[in-house]
Amino acid sequence: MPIARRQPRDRAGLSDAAAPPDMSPLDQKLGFRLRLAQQTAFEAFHRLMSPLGLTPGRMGVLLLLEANPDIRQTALAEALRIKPSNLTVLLAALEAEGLLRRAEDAGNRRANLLRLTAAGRALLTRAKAAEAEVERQLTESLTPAERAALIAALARVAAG
Amino acid sequence: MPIARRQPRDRAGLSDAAAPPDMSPLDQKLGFRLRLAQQTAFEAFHRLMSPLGLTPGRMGVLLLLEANPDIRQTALAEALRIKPSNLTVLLAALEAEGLLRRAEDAGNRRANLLRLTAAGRALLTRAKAAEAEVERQLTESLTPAERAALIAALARVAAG
DNA sequence: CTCATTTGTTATGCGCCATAACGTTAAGCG
DNA sequence: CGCTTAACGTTATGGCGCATAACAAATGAG
Repeated sequence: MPIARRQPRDRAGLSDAAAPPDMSPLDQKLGFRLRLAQQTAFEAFHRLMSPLGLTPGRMGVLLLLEANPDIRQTALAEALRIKPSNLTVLLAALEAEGLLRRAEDAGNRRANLLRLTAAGRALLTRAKAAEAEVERQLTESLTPAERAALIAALARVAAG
Repeated sequence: MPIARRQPRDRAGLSDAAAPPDMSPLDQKLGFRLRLAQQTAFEAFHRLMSPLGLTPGRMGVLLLLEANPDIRQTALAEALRIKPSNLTVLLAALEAEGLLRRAEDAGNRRANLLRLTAAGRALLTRAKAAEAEVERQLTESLTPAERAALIAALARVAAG
Protein backbone atom coordinates (compact mmCIF):
# COMPACT_ATOMS: atom_id res chain seq x y z
CA MET A 1 0.00 0.00 0.00
CA PRO A 2 1.61 3.26 -1.06
CA ILE A 3 2.24 5.64 1.77
CA ALA A 4 2.65 8.82 -0.24
CA ARG A 5 -0.85 9.11 -1.77
CA ARG A 6 -2.67 10.68 1.10
CA GLN A 7 -5.09 12.71 -1.00
CA PRO A 8 -5.70 10.72 -4.12
CA ARG A 9 -7.05 12.86 -6.92
CA ASP A 10 -8.56 15.62 -4.82
CA ARG A 11 -6.77 18.57 -6.42
CA ALA A 12 -5.47 20.05 -3.21
CA GLY A 13 -2.53 21.75 -4.91
CA LEU A 14 -2.21 23.66 -8.16
CA SER A 15 -4.74 22.70 -10.77
CA ASP A 16 -3.34 20.78 -13.70
CA ALA A 17 -6.30 20.99 -16.00
CA ALA A 18 -9.74 22.53 -16.08
CA ALA A 19 -10.16 25.14 -13.40
CA PRO A 20 -13.06 27.19 -14.78
CA PRO A 21 -12.01 30.77 -15.48
CA ASP A 22 -13.36 33.56 -13.35
CA MET A 23 -15.79 35.49 -15.52
CA SER A 24 -16.99 37.81 -12.80
CA PRO A 25 -15.35 40.89 -14.32
CA LEU A 26 -17.66 40.64 -17.33
CA ASP A 27 -20.88 39.00 -16.36
CA GLN A 28 -22.55 42.06 -14.85
CA LYS A 29 -21.51 44.42 -17.64
CA LEU A 30 -24.35 45.63 -19.80
CA GLY A 31 -22.20 45.84 -22.91
CA PHE A 32 -21.10 42.24 -22.60
CA ARG A 33 -24.64 40.98 -21.94
CA LEU A 34 -25.96 42.99 -24.87
CA ARG A 35 -23.36 41.45 -27.14
CA LEU A 36 -24.22 37.90 -26.12
CA ALA A 37 -27.96 38.44 -26.37
CA GLN A 38 -27.67 40.10 -29.73
CA GLN A 39 -25.48 37.29 -30.96
CA THR A 40 -28.09 34.75 -29.88
CA ALA A 41 -30.80 36.80 -31.57
CA PHE A 42 -28.78 37.00 -34.75
CA GLU A 43 -28.20 33.25 -34.75
CA ALA A 44 -31.89 32.53 -34.29
CA PHE A 45 -32.76 34.98 -37.03
CA HIS A 46 -30.21 33.49 -39.37
CA ARG A 47 -31.34 29.96 -38.66
CA LEU A 48 -34.97 30.62 -39.52
CA MET A 49 -34.76 33.47 -42.03
CA SER A 50 -31.76 32.69 -44.20
CA PRO A 51 -33.76 30.00 -46.03
CA LEU A 52 -35.90 32.92 -47.20
CA GLY A 53 -32.81 34.88 -48.22
CA LEU A 54 -33.39 37.46 -45.50
CA THR A 55 -31.03 39.16 -43.08
CA PRO A 56 -32.20 41.50 -40.30
CA GLY A 57 -31.50 44.53 -42.45
CA ARG A 58 -33.37 43.17 -45.45
CA MET A 59 -36.34 42.18 -43.30
CA GLY A 60 -36.47 45.66 -41.82
CA VAL A 61 -36.60 47.18 -45.29
CA LEU A 62 -39.49 44.96 -46.35
CA LEU A 63 -41.49 45.61 -43.19
CA LEU A 64 -41.12 49.37 -43.35
CA LEU A 65 -41.84 49.42 -47.07
CA GLU A 66 -45.09 47.61 -46.52
CA ALA A 67 -46.13 50.11 -43.86
CA ASN A 68 -44.83 53.12 -45.81
CA PRO A 69 -45.35 52.79 -49.56
CA ASP A 70 -43.58 55.38 -51.74
CA ILE A 71 -41.18 56.31 -48.95
CA ARG A 72 -37.90 58.02 -49.92
CA GLN A 73 -34.55 56.34 -49.20
CA THR A 74 -33.47 59.02 -46.78
CA ALA A 75 -36.60 58.62 -44.68
CA LEU A 76 -36.31 54.85 -44.78
CA ALA A 77 -32.69 54.94 -43.69
CA GLU A 78 -33.64 57.19 -40.79
CA ALA A 79 -36.44 54.88 -39.70
CA LEU A 80 -34.13 51.86 -39.88
CA ARG A 81 -31.35 53.77 -38.13
CA ILE A 82 -28.85 52.96 -40.80
CA LYS A 83 -26.85 55.23 -43.08
CA PRO A 84 -28.20 56.02 -46.54
CA SER A 85 -24.96 54.71 -48.03
CA ASN A 86 -25.62 51.29 -46.56
CA LEU A 87 -29.25 51.35 -47.54
CA THR A 88 -28.23 51.83 -51.16
CA VAL A 89 -26.52 48.45 -51.21
CA LEU A 90 -29.43 46.73 -49.48
CA LEU A 91 -31.92 48.19 -51.93
CA ALA A 92 -29.87 47.38 -54.99
CA ALA A 93 -29.85 43.71 -54.04
CA LEU A 94 -33.54 43.61 -53.15
CA GLU A 95 -34.44 45.35 -56.38
CA ALA A 96 -32.28 42.98 -58.40
CA GLU A 97 -34.20 40.12 -56.80
CA GLY A 98 -37.47 41.71 -57.85
CA LEU A 99 -38.73 42.31 -54.33
CA LEU A 100 -39.11 46.07 -54.63
CA ARG A 101 -39.11 48.86 -57.17
CA ARG A 102 -37.22 52.13 -57.13
CA ALA A 103 -39.26 54.63 -59.09
CA GLU A 104 -38.16 58.17 -59.76
CA ASP A 105 -40.29 60.74 -58.00
CA ALA A 106 -41.96 62.78 -60.75
CA GLY A 107 -41.90 65.89 -58.60
CA ASN A 108 -38.30 65.46 -57.44
CA ARG A 109 -36.04 63.58 -59.77
CA ARG A 110 -33.36 63.16 -57.12
CA ALA A 111 -35.61 61.03 -54.95
CA ASN A 112 -36.48 57.38 -55.38
CA LEU A 113 -39.92 56.26 -54.30
CA LEU A 114 -39.76 52.76 -52.91
CA ARG A 115 -42.52 50.22 -53.16
CA LEU A 116 -42.80 46.47 -52.68
CA THR A 117 -43.52 44.34 -55.73
CA ALA A 118 -46.02 41.51 -55.62
CA ALA A 119 -43.09 39.15 -55.12
CA GLY A 120 -41.91 41.28 -52.23
CA ARG A 121 -45.31 41.18 -50.58
CA ALA A 122 -45.51 37.43 -51.07
CA LEU A 123 -42.11 36.88 -49.51
CA LEU A 124 -42.97 39.19 -46.66
CA THR A 125 -46.03 37.14 -45.80
CA ARG A 126 -43.91 34.05 -45.30
CA ALA A 127 -41.18 36.04 -43.60
CA LYS A 128 -43.55 37.43 -40.99
CA ALA A 129 -44.49 33.95 -39.88
CA ALA A 130 -40.86 32.90 -39.62
CA GLU A 131 -39.98 36.08 -37.80
CA ALA A 132 -42.72 35.49 -35.25
CA GLU A 133 -41.10 32.15 -34.53
CA VAL A 134 -37.73 33.86 -34.06
CA GLU A 135 -39.25 36.18 -31.47
CA ARG A 136 -40.98 33.29 -29.78
CA GLN A 137 -37.76 31.29 -29.47
CA LEU A 138 -35.81 34.24 -28.16
CA THR A 139 -38.26 35.11 -25.43
CA GLU A 140 -39.50 31.66 -24.53
CA SER A 141 -37.85 31.87 -21.12
CA LEU A 142 -39.48 35.24 -20.36
CA THR A 143 -43.01 36.00 -19.31
CA PRO A 144 -44.90 38.46 -21.51
CA ALA A 145 -44.46 41.10 -18.83
CA GLU A 146 -40.72 40.42 -18.65
CA ARG A 147 -40.47 40.60 -22.40
CA ALA A 148 -42.26 43.96 -22.42
CA ALA A 149 -40.04 45.24 -19.62
CA LEU A 150 -36.95 44.08 -21.50
CA ILE A 151 -37.96 45.91 -24.65
CA ALA A 152 -38.85 49.02 -22.71
CA ALA A 153 -35.52 48.98 -20.91
CA LEU A 154 -33.63 48.49 -24.19
CA ALA A 155 -35.52 51.41 -25.69
CA ARG A 156 -34.49 53.61 -22.78
CA VAL A 157 -30.87 52.55 -23.08
CA ALA A 158 -30.93 53.32 -26.80
CA ALA A 159 -32.60 56.67 -26.19
CA GLY A 160 -29.60 57.65 -24.08
CA MET B 1 -62.72 86.87 -45.59
CA PRO B 2 -61.56 84.52 -48.40
CA ILE B 3 -64.11 81.96 -49.32
CA ALA B 4 -61.88 79.45 -51.09
CA ARG B 5 -59.43 78.68 -48.26
CA ARG B 6 -61.58 76.57 -46.14
CA GLN B 7 -58.85 74.43 -44.70
CA PRO B 8 -55.72 76.52 -44.83
CA ARG B 9 -52.54 74.42 -44.58
CA ASP B 10 -54.09 71.44 -42.91
CA ARG B 11 -52.66 68.78 -45.22
CA ALA B 12 -55.99 67.26 -46.13
CA GLY B 13 -54.66 65.82 -49.37
CA LEU B 14 -51.38 64.09 -50.24
CA SER B 15 -48.45 65.02 -48.10
CA ASP B 16 -45.81 67.06 -49.84
CA ALA B 17 -43.02 66.86 -47.29
CA ALA B 18 -42.32 65.28 -43.94
CA ALA B 19 -44.93 62.75 -42.98
CA PRO B 20 -43.12 60.73 -40.29
CA PRO B 21 -42.73 57.10 -41.36
CA ASP B 22 -44.65 54.40 -39.55
CA MET B 23 -42.11 52.45 -37.52
CA SER B 24 -44.64 50.26 -35.78
CA PRO B 25 -43.59 47.09 -37.59
CA LEU B 26 -40.18 47.26 -35.94
CA ASP B 27 -40.47 48.98 -32.61
CA GLN B 28 -41.69 46.00 -30.60
CA LYS B 29 -39.24 43.54 -32.10
CA LEU B 30 -36.60 42.29 -29.72
CA GLY B 31 -33.99 41.93 -32.42
CA PHE B 32 -34.40 45.52 -33.52
CA ARG B 33 -34.32 46.88 -29.97
CA LEU B 34 -31.24 44.80 -29.20
CA ARG B 35 -29.49 46.21 -32.23
CA LEU B 36 -30.24 49.81 -31.29
CA ALA B 37 -29.26 49.34 -27.66
CA GLN B 38 -26.05 47.60 -28.57
CA GLN B 39 -25.23 50.31 -31.04
CA THR B 40 -25.72 52.94 -28.36
CA ALA B 41 -23.56 50.91 -25.99
CA PHE B 42 -20.85 50.59 -28.58
CA GLU B 43 -20.88 54.31 -29.27
CA ALA B 44 -20.60 55.14 -25.59
CA PHE B 45 -17.78 52.65 -25.22
CA HIS B 46 -15.96 54.02 -28.22
CA ARG B 47 -16.36 57.61 -27.09
CA LEU B 48 -14.81 57.02 -23.69
CA MET B 49 -12.46 54.10 -24.30
CA SER B 50 -10.91 54.73 -27.68
CA PRO B 51 -8.65 57.43 -26.18
CA LEU B 52 -7.15 54.55 -24.22
CA GLY B 53 -6.80 52.48 -27.38
CA LEU B 54 -9.38 49.99 -26.20
CA THR B 55 -12.24 48.26 -27.98
CA PRO B 56 -14.79 46.04 -26.22
CA GLY B 57 -12.87 42.93 -27.21
CA ARG B 58 -9.54 44.27 -25.98
CA MET B 59 -11.08 45.40 -22.70
CA GLY B 60 -12.56 41.96 -22.17
CA VAL B 61 -9.15 40.38 -22.63
CA LEU B 62 -7.53 42.67 -20.10
CA LEU B 63 -10.28 42.17 -17.51
CA LEU B 64 -10.24 38.40 -17.75
CA LEU B 65 -6.46 38.29 -17.74
CA GLU B 66 -6.34 40.21 -14.50
CA ALA B 67 -8.81 37.82 -12.89
CA ASN B 68 -7.18 34.73 -14.42
CA PRO B 69 -3.41 34.99 -14.63
CA ASP B 70 -1.65 32.29 -16.65
CA ILE B 71 -4.85 31.34 -18.44
CA ARG B 72 -4.56 29.49 -21.77
CA GLN B 73 -5.87 31.05 -24.98
CA THR B 74 -8.51 28.40 -25.50
CA ALA B 75 -9.97 28.96 -22.04
CA LEU B 76 -9.85 32.72 -22.50
CA ALA B 77 -11.61 32.52 -25.84
CA GLU B 78 -14.32 30.39 -24.29
CA ALA B 79 -14.84 32.82 -21.44
CA LEU B 80 -15.03 35.76 -23.86
CA ARG B 81 -17.30 33.80 -26.19
CA ILE B 82 -15.10 34.44 -29.18
CA LYS B 83 -13.28 32.02 -31.48
CA PRO B 84 -9.63 31.18 -30.74
CA SER B 85 -8.73 32.30 -34.24
CA ASN B 86 -10.04 35.79 -33.51
CA LEU B 87 -8.39 35.86 -30.11
CA THR B 88 -5.02 35.26 -31.76
CA VAL B 89 -5.25 38.55 -33.59
CA LEU B 90 -6.39 40.45 -30.50
CA LEU B 91 -3.53 39.03 -28.45
CA ALA B 92 -0.89 39.69 -31.06
CA ALA B 93 -1.77 43.38 -31.06
CA LEU B 94 -1.96 43.63 -27.28
CA GLU B 95 1.36 41.84 -26.93
CA ALA B 96 2.98 44.11 -29.53
CA GLU B 97 1.83 47.06 -27.46
CA GLY B 98 3.45 45.55 -24.38
CA LEU B 99 0.21 45.09 -22.46
CA LEU B 100 0.49 41.34 -22.00
CA ARG B 101 2.96 38.50 -22.35
CA ARG B 102 2.50 35.15 -24.05
CA ALA B 103 4.79 32.67 -22.29
CA GLU B 104 5.16 29.06 -23.34
CA ASP B 105 3.80 26.65 -20.78
CA ALA B 106 6.77 24.59 -19.58
CA GLY B 107 4.59 21.56 -19.02
CA ASN B 108 2.74 21.86 -22.33
CA ARG B 109 4.61 23.53 -25.12
CA ARG B 110 1.48 23.88 -27.24
CA ALA B 111 -0.13 26.22 -24.75
CA ASN B 112 0.55 29.89 -24.18
CA LEU B 113 0.17 31.19 -20.67
CA LEU B 114 -1.17 34.73 -20.73
CA ARG B 115 -0.34 37.36 -18.20
CA LEU B 116 -0.69 41.12 -17.98
CA THR B 117 2.47 43.20 -17.94
CA ALA B 118 2.92 46.12 -15.57
CA ALA B 119 1.89 48.39 -18.44
CA GLY B 120 -1.20 46.30 -18.97
CA ARG B 121 -2.17 46.54 -15.34
CA ALA B 122 -1.57 50.29 -15.36
CA LEU B 123 -3.75 50.76 -18.42
CA LEU B 124 -6.43 48.55 -16.94
CA THR B 125 -6.63 50.71 -13.84
CA ARG B 126 -7.47 53.75 -15.94
CA ALA B 127 -9.71 51.70 -18.22
CA LYS B 128 -11.83 50.45 -15.35
CA ALA B 129 -12.66 53.98 -14.32
CA ALA B 130 -13.62 54.93 -17.87
CA GLU B 131 -15.63 51.76 -18.27
CA ALA B 132 -17.58 52.48 -15.10
CA GLU B 133 -18.53 55.80 -16.64
CA VAL B 134 -19.70 53.99 -19.79
CA GLU B 135 -21.98 51.77 -17.72
CA ARG B 136 -23.23 54.75 -15.78
CA GLN B 137 -24.15 56.67 -18.93
CA LEU B 138 -25.88 53.69 -20.49
CA THR B 139 -28.07 52.95 -17.51
CA GLU B 140 -28.64 56.45 -16.20
CA SER B 141 -32.32 56.29 -17.12
CA LEU B 142 -32.80 52.99 -15.30
CA THR B 143 -33.15 52.32 -11.60
CA PRO B 144 -30.65 49.86 -10.13
CA ALA B 145 -33.43 47.28 -9.97
CA GLU B 146 -34.33 47.89 -13.59
CA ARG B 147 -30.71 47.59 -14.59
CA ALA B 148 -30.40 44.27 -12.75
CA ALA B 149 -33.61 43.00 -14.33
CA LEU B 150 -32.37 44.05 -17.76
CA ILE B 151 -29.11 42.18 -17.35
CA ALA B 152 -30.90 39.12 -16.00
CA ALA B 153 -33.33 39.15 -18.91
CA LEU B 154 -30.48 39.51 -21.42
CA ALA B 155 -28.71 36.58 -19.80
CA ARG B 156 -31.81 34.44 -20.16
CA VAL B 157 -32.21 35.42 -23.81
CA ALA B 158 -28.57 34.57 -24.46
CA ALA B 159 -28.93 31.26 -22.63
CA GLY B 160 -31.59 30.27 -25.14
C1' DC C 1 -27.14 82.36 -63.29
C1' DT C 2 -24.57 80.95 -59.23
C1' DC C 3 -24.17 78.70 -55.11
C1' DA C 4 -25.58 75.89 -51.31
C1' DT C 5 -28.54 72.00 -50.19
C1' DT C 6 -30.76 67.68 -50.87
C1' DT C 7 -30.58 62.93 -52.55
C1' DG C 8 -28.41 59.08 -53.66
C1' DT C 9 -24.10 56.37 -54.98
C1' DT C 10 -19.44 54.49 -54.68
C1' DA C 11 -15.33 53.29 -52.26
C1' DT C 12 -12.96 52.16 -48.25
C1' DG C 13 -12.09 50.81 -43.54
C1' DC C 14 -13.11 48.95 -38.78
C1' DG C 15 -15.11 45.64 -35.39
C1' DC C 16 -16.89 41.35 -34.71
C1' DC C 17 -17.99 36.77 -36.11
C1' DA C 18 -17.36 32.27 -38.58
C1' DT C 19 -14.98 28.49 -41.24
C1' DA C 20 -11.25 26.04 -43.22
C1' DA C 21 -6.54 24.54 -43.65
C1' DC C 22 -2.31 24.11 -41.47
C1' DG C 23 1.93 23.17 -38.14
C1' DT C 24 3.23 21.82 -33.78
C1' DT C 25 2.90 19.32 -29.59
C1' DA C 26 0.83 15.97 -26.63
C1' DA C 27 -1.67 11.86 -25.45
C1' DG C 28 -3.75 7.25 -26.34
C1' DC C 29 -2.96 2.68 -27.80
C1' DG C 30 -1.47 -1.56 -29.95
C1' DC D 1 8.34 1.91 -29.48
C1' DG D 2 5.64 3.97 -33.43
C1' DC D 3 1.28 5.24 -35.22
C1' DT D 4 -2.94 7.69 -34.89
C1' DT D 5 -5.79 10.97 -32.76
C1' DA D 6 -6.60 15.03 -30.22
C1' DA D 7 -5.40 19.65 -28.35
C1' DC D 8 -3.48 24.31 -29.14
C1' DG D 9 -2.60 27.95 -31.74
C1' DT D 10 -1.99 30.53 -36.27
C1' DT D 11 -3.14 32.22 -40.82
C1' DA D 12 -6.26 33.29 -44.47
C1' DT D 13 -10.61 34.43 -46.11
C1' DG D 14 -15.37 35.97 -46.15
C1' DG D 15 -19.86 37.87 -44.31
C1' DC D 16 -22.43 41.33 -41.77
C1' DG D 17 -23.22 45.79 -39.76
C1' DC D 18 -21.62 50.22 -39.24
C1' DA D 19 -19.07 54.56 -40.30
C1' DT D 20 -16.79 58.36 -43.19
C1' DA D 21 -15.41 60.61 -47.26
C1' DA D 22 -15.70 61.91 -51.98
C1' DC D 23 -18.67 62.33 -55.65
C1' DA D 24 -22.69 63.24 -59.18
C1' DA D 25 -27.11 64.83 -60.13
C1' DA D 26 -31.08 67.67 -59.22
C1' DT D 27 -33.18 71.30 -56.71
C1' DG D 28 -33.98 75.72 -54.61
C1' DA D 29 -32.60 80.37 -52.91
C1' DG D 30 -30.73 84.70 -53.87
